Amino acid sequence: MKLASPMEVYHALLAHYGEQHWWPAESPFEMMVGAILTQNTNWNNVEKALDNLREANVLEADVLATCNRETLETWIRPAGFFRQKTERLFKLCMFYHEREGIKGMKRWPMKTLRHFLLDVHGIGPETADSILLYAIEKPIFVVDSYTKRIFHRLGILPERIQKYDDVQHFFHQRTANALSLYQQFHALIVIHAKDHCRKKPQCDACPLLHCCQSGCAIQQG
DNA sequence: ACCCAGGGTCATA
DNA sequence: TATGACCATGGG
Repeated sequence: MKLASPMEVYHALLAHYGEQHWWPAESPFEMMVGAILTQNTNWNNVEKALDNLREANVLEADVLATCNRETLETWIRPAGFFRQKTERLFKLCMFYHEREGIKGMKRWPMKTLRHFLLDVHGIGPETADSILLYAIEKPIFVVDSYTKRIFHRLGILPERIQKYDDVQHFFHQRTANALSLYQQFHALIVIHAKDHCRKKPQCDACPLLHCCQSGCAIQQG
């Protein structure tokens, strides 16, 4: 049988990997820090940076904001792009304070808060939506490079649809507007990419069938 | 030695 | 609007 819709892919992934409890973070603020650090960066490297921050006891917005710039650069160096990301973390702290923390942010409608997030220098659409979905707990579909590659390759997402907001709209129109669904969907896509596509690119037991059956969507790009 | 990783910004045409 | 350069480290 051929996978022909986003929800069929979702159920195939869910059946194969089981329920996911994401994002890997101990607090909403740590989640936001991780969202910045993982930009175009392997999560393995992000964990090293997060470990340094945890050990230094600076994984709180008001504490992190007072850190010395050079010291912070040293802590997050393993995550790469450390100068940009240090600057972005300071901006994140400012935003967090000005919006009065998670509770303050939750008072706004999702669309409004999304604009606020996008106004922060260094927070783009994927980072903003990840934060909305996992830290603010708003139902929104996160688009990443895996999503586009896999769904284009499966023939579900038309090739003409490339822009972030267009891809997101495509999924919003074809899925239930549910927090848990979107949280798990994104997690499952990432886990499938890491655990399956990267390690077993030619595997004929790919849970997404056409994704990996004749060359992995991830590796072929 | 190469390629990639859970993006985003900026300059240029 | 749409490409390309740049950011930087660590694992496969």
